[in-house]
Amino acid sequence: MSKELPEWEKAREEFVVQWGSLGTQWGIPRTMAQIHALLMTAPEPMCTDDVMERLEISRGNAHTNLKDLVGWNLVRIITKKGDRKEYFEAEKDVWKIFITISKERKRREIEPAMQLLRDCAARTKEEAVGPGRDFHQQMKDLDEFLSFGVKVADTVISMKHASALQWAMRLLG
Amino acid sequence: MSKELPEWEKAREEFVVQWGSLGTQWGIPRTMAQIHALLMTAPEPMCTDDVMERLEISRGNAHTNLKDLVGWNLVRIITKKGDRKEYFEAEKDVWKIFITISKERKRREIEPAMQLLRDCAARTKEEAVGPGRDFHQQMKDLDEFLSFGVKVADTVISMKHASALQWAMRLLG
DNA sequence: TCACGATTTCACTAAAAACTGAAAATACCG
DNA sequence: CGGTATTTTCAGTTTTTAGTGAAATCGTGA
Repeated sequence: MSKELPEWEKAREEFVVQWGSLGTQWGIPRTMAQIHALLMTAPEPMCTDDVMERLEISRGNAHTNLKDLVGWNLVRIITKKGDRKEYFEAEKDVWKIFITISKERKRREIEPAMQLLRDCAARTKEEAVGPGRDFHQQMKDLDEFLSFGVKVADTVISMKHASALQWAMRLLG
Repeated sequence: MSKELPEWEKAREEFVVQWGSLGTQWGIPRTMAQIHALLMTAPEPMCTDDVMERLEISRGNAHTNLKDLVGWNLVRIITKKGDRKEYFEAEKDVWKIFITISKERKRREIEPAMQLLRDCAARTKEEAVGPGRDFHQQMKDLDEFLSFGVKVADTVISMKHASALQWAMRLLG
């Protein structure tokens, strides 16, 4: 006895599976990407058991990845009164998702890199000639570029969707 | 008998190692990130054996990752006359590195995702009500956002560094 | 406080990814 | 051609990461 899914649920199934394998290509755990896809397209918040059943994964796996998504601020926990289970709901607004991911990546990926570049630049600031000087300069160039990129990103992040759109249209126009 | 490295080479060593482990955090193979760091800070082009020796890795590993970097257009092959070895040289200009990575990521990561979103949107375009309609709309929203992002990226990618800077300054100012 | 549903942890296993080393293929030179 | 330096491939191994499932912990209401 297999449940007959409506057409849109079949498309959703496809979306979840493929989003999962796309995820692995950019270094995101398959399950995490799948859960995110599932929740982004969920009409209602889902609980751990819903996710386990739908993706046929263990409780531990579902739990860990749900909590990781909460840690990325891409998913929030909902509690219903009279029910002590936790339900999970993904942010669906595309602009907000973009802002959130940008912030997190900045914090987790860019900032540590900048720290390293600064350390390496500082250690070689006395180098006045030849390869030593070039190395120092390279570290500074990379750092400056990232700093600048972060400033731009911070500006965009602080914008409302509409202002960002308007600004981008000007660039394109 | 261990070779005494100049101070800047010690900093470089640190850079290579740490860039490698940063790399793994954003889904880039450690060795690939290390080789890239090594070449970005190399005074002269290096051959496969140079890289093997410096990073203490096997020939196969060095070879594969060097060629992958060439495939990303982050590294190019240099041949010296009277020497049949291949030498490798990384792009050092930060703006060019940025452009290259943006292009490649667009091609490898964004475009496949957009394809999926379009398929899923197309399969559900008849859905007129309720969750089916919401799903369709979500796919369209994601697709539109990415399309727009790609347009912006294409514009930036086509700019010279100086114009991009000027444009960004206006945003910040 | 006890019982129970829910969450969290974690030792273990499974799967995937990265790396090795040597053999095979290729390119160049006389 | 034949010899040699170099590049490429790939089966096998190691390392890393992801996932399981059951036990431990937590939290709430009776």
